[in-house]
Amino acid sequence: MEKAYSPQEVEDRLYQKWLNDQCFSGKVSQINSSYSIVIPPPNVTGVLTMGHVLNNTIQDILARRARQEGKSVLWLPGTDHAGIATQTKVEQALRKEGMSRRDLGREKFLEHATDWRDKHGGIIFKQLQKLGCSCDWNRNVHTLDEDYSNAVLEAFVKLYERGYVYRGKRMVNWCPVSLTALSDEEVIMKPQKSKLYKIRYEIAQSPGEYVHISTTRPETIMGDVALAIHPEDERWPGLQGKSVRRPLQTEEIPIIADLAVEKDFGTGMLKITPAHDQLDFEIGQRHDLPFVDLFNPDGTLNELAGPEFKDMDRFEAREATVEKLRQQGDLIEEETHENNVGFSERADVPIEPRLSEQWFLKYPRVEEAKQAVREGHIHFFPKRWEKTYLHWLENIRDWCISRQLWWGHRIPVWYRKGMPRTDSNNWYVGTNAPDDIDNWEQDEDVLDTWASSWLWPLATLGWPDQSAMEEKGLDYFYPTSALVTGPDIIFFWVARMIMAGLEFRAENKGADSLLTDSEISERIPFKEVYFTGIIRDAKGRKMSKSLGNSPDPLELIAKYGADGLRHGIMSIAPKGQDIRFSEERIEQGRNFCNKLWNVCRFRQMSGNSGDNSDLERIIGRIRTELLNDDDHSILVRLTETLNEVENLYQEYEFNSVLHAIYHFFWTDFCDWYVEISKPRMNDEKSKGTCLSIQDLCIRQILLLLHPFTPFITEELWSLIGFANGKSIQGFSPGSGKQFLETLAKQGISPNKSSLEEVNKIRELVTQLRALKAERNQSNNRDAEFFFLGNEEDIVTIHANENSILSMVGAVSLKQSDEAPTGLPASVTPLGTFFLDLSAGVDLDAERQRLNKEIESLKGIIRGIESKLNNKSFLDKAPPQVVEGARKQLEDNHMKLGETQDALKSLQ
RNA sequence: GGACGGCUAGCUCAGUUGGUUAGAGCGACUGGUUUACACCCAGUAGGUCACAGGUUCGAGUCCUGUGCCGUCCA
Repeated sequence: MEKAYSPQEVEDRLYQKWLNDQCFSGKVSQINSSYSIVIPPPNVTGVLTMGHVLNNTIQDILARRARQEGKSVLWLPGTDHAGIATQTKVEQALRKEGMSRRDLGREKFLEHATDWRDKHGGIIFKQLQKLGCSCDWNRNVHTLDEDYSNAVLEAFVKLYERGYVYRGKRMVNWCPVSLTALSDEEVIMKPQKSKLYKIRYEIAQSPGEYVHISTTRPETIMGDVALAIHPEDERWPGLQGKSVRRPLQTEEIPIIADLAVEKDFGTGMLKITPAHDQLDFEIGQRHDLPFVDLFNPDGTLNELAGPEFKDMDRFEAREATVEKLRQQGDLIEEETHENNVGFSERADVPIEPRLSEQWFLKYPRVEEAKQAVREGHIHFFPKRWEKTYLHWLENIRDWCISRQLWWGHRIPVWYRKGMPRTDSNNWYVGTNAPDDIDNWEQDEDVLDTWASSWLWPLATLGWPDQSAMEEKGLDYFYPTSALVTGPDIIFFWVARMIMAGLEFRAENKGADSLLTDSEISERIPFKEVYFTGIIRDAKGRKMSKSLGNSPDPLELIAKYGADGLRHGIMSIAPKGQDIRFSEERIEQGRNFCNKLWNVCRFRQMSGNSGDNSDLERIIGRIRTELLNDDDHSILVRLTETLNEVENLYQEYEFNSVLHAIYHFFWTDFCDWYVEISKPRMNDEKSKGTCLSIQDLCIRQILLLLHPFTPFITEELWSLIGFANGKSIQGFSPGSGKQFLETLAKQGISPNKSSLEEVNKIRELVTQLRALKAERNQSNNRDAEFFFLGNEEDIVTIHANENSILSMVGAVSLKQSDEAPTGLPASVTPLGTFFLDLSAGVDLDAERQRLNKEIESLKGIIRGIESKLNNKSFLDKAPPQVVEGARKQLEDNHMKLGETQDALKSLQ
């Protein structure tokens, strides 16, 4: 074995081997239970981000752990077509060549887009493979695949037939850059520093008299069709029924009263522009007002705005209208004003409320979706996201699912040519075009990308095609076991997938009847949802392309290995908290791998000690009668670790899992057991048993680590001879209970009291090392110690003398009947130890050190005493706590006495 | 405005149902080629647990309020 682990060669070779051996193929099994995960589909043309690294490492850990447990595992990969994002990129590329999609026409454009996707797509799969992800790549799905597309259209048609889908002219969120409607979820509210303008309108009936309104959008004045006040506002008696002159595009418009007007906002008088504001739209409908739409789709003003403003951009027009009003003397006041403005998530420009014909979905199975989570059919980790989820469902609004794009699933609706589209008698809704296609024209729009990906767990498993479902094992793998995703798409995706599953998984039950508990539990798309944190940079900022603060995962893999990256990222990912990334952690991950490599290398150098091909055989090599306290205690710690890991997985506490393994591996095994083994290697009698225990520990450590660091563990698995030709993936570390049972069969029962003994010795060793180090003796391996101890201590010390000497770096521990004078001392759990110094001792420094220790002990004792002198404590605290305090007092008194004695020996 | 999360060592975070003297890793400092590993080993220092009240024999932990940071919703 090489002196340092180099991951590059190992990782690529092993991944190829796993692929060749079809280790990741998800097969339906008659014997084993299933474990399934569907990947949250990344954008087909996307590249791997740190978020993906975290998210997919977690999924891989779950998949690999389940495989180890003997489950038949399917991790199903795929991508979505990312309608707006992809189309935008393709259009940008076209623009560089001086073309637009309109020039090309729909068909040619889609050819371009498809080419572009095929050319730039799929990079992310290669990257996931670099990371070690154990997806079943033969099952790769893309949302625009033919089968998947059929599922999307089928779902639309079914929802239409069931009365959930409707078409209507509504206020929608319009993105003037992407030129499409958006759903509410794609609008991000941002606080903006804008201005509130106070503007005067002349009362038509009494020229020279004015009313004042407040607005943030003076550029829409030309679309005003009324002014409104609150009906109970007493500031303007007699104003209702009168009218005012609009100061731009002058026209007389009425003053109306409506309850929706906020009395306290601005002047309490509102201008009503029904075509450009949701609230105004509603007021307009109530009062039967006309709609004056001033804007072109791209946010420029049209001829209705008048020749002065026509063709201006909306923000330009804001300046221009304000200037004009100022000149006319109609601008009374402007003040800065903070308000929330909706921005288009993709294009990052303010959205425009706009009246347009769109397709909407009234969500199905909302009640059951709440119930599924509230009643525990689906568990969220961390649980607190349930509240967010439920709150959204409580306030759910219909979903605008049509997009004015070409890249996506074209809405499967045809309109009779030449007939009004508003009349549903002229519609044809079906997955296939009508037979007399010449008489029809298809809806130009496509569906929201999320309206395809909400079917992900179903459609990737063949739904709705019966034979595909059988072939892909939908009955076996659905509901999937876990979903791993970010809380930012809890509404976009998680909630909608749940509703889609409830609606489509089985026979239609009809909108009027609720699903039963058992129907809910068989229809839900997943049983557990793990929400990851968001990866931030060291300064706590979200990682983004524009900030350039996101490292390239592939570079990190090249530098530290995939295992190093995985280990690093998992060690800093507490459950559901945001994660501050720092490259140092990845470096630690690499260091961990190197440590693992080297302990195995050292094991190899110690020589072969027998058959490692399975756990029973390794245990069989142990000579029970030769086991000492160190052997027992490492077995106890291994058992504890196996149990801890088992429990922590249940709670998705990945970084605690890793920490438990880390601690066992590094602190208990490497720093103690392996070190203590070194002197034992010289004793031929105990050598074999000691190496067997090492093999046993290394084997279990590799198995425990395998889900986190799959490559190096696989490599070492075969190098140390555990493999016998088989991959590590098929073996489980087992629970602590199972481990104890296996040991018991060979007559071994790890003794817990050994752990206590060994802990005392470890404490002793630490103190003796410190005693040396503080006197610059740490390099001296000939140190000699004297000690005072009780009989029990003496027995323990003698039994472990070789280990202690070796670990401390000393040649002798001499029992003494009285304290030697003038030597630095330390009070340990096994008596008072004195370092024999031939050179002079700095007595003052030693006295100071011991006095400090004495003061500290006295403080502790005072604390315990005051507790024990407190009658309420004795009366009310549980007996074992009182007893514990007494024991502490006794121990500390003893230690104080010994320390005082040590001090005396320095006088 | 509402909801949720965070505030513990210089940094990043643990801290289970309240119960010794609040832990780990990294960093800092000191020393180190001893039978693997300097991507390592040994040791040392470092904390008013954001703040203020309260409950309790006992509070980092429970309750109330305040502040700051962050996220989501309106």
